[in-house]
Amino acid sequence: MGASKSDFFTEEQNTMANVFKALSHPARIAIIQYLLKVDSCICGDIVNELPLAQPTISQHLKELKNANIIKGTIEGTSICYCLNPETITMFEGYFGSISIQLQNKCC
Amino acid sequence: MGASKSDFFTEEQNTMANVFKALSHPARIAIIQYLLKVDSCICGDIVNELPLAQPTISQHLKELKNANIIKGTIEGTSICYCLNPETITMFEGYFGSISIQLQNKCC
DNA sequence: TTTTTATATCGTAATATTGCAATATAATAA
DNA sequence: TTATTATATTGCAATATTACGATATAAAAA
Repeated sequence: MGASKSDFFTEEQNTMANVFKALSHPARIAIIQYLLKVDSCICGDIVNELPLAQPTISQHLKELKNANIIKGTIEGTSICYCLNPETITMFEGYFGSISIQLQNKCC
Repeated sequence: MGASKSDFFTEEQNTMANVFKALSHPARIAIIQYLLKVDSCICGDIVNELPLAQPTISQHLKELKNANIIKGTIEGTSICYCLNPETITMFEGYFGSISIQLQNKCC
């Protein structure tokens, strides 16, 4: 067989796995870094910045958007993509909670 | 073509992508939850807890270990796996830093 | 309307991941 | 030594991801 048995896991487990999957590619990490670096954030800029073709970057942006990691608003001919602070806060909470739980453990 | 053009990205971008990849499967999220829930943390227990065969869980544990998300120490016949607090702290720092940088941005 | 500009979608080849049966390894028990 | 127990590795089929050329869409400019 192959591929993930998502049905056997909780919705929360699948959701978290999917959000992390959106972060599991260097191009998407690079996109996030670029969005942090610049103020205006347009897809075309990213095409010039990264060693990938336009359709590939469009696809990566779509995955980040589906995972709610970035938001895109149409600005005339182009689209302004930027990071979604809510999702970043969610990540902080996720690891913060694990950190607290770890304080009472063996390791 | 296909697969990731890792060579064109920085080492840090590839490293972060790889660590997130280790978290990008519901079984591995479930393993982390289970390690938080129990005090003793043995692979055999996880086999009984999750709907996956022993070799599959062993493989998932290996990926979490390679990504430094868990540590395993041999205890007699079994192995005691537990979360690596250093990596959890690293994640907190990663998202904390993004959060701070986002405060000065448009979104 | 036609052209230009910016981004998205389709189709598909290359590659990676997932899951498990079979088997291997390695420590302890009998 | 021969089980037994716990975990790891191998090999492979099923499925998913990645990358991009070709093409589509959609808004603004000419």
